[in-house]
Amino acid sequence: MTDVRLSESEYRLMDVIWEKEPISAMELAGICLEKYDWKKSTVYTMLKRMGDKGLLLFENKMVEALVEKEQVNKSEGESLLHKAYGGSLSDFFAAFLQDRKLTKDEAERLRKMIEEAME
Amino acid sequence: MTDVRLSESEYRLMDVIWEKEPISAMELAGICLEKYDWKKSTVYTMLKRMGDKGLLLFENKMVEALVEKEQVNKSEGESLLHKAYGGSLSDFFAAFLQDRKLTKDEAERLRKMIEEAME
DNA sequence: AAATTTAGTCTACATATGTAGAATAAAATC
DNA sequence: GATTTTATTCTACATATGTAGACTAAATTT
Repeated sequence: MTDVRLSESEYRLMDVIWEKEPISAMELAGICLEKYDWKKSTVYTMLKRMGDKGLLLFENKMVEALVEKEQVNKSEGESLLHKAYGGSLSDFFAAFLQDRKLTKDEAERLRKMIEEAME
Repeated sequence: MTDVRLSESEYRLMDVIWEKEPISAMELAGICLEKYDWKKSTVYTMLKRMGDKGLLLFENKMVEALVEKEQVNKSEGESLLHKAYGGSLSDFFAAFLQDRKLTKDEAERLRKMIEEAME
């Protein structure tokens, strides 16, 4: 499953699933009621639709994800990187570092990552 | 105008506008026909809707943006950063540096940016 | 000013998303 | 096995998005 894009609500639902899976549909509905104030039939409708799309498996009362959170995040990130910054990672990063302060630790961590990403 | 989110098509249209503004509606329609194969009425419909939303101004045959590209990119990026990485810039960056190689120049540029972003 | 061309609006329709009440099915309890 | 409770599906409706043909208004050319 490449290039998975979720709507806002879909992401929210998946987020609970990713955290708790395997989880029963009912428990999921309970959490969503608490967390987002979604009625149970709303959750079931979403489960149905998202199951049809192959995003998750709802079977035998249990729900589990069929797409990884990392995968979805990556898709969205890469899409933004290309669409908004022409694929230039440094332009992309620059936009985030703009008017943002880093602690020494963060800066250190980033430096290390850059080091490792160099060929 | 904070937290502007555009749909895929809206972004594409804005992208042309950002590049060419001020631009006449007709020229815009021409470019969109070329570039995206959108019929002219499609473009006009979008101009109407997006004007209503305050994303652009379509007046006296001319179109101009009312939201900055940087602003929109930033909104989308920040939203992703928070939603997907809990606001942690280094987790966020890590996800992109993962399985990606940087050239010396890019690495250098990033290093400089980090330097400057340190308090 | 009639005819033609060009620009812009209106109406329309399909699909997606967000949301949920009502109805039904399945399970648990009496 | 009848009744109550719980779980699941069905139907429904609003708004958003994607798309464009048909129509009308405005401008330009005879």
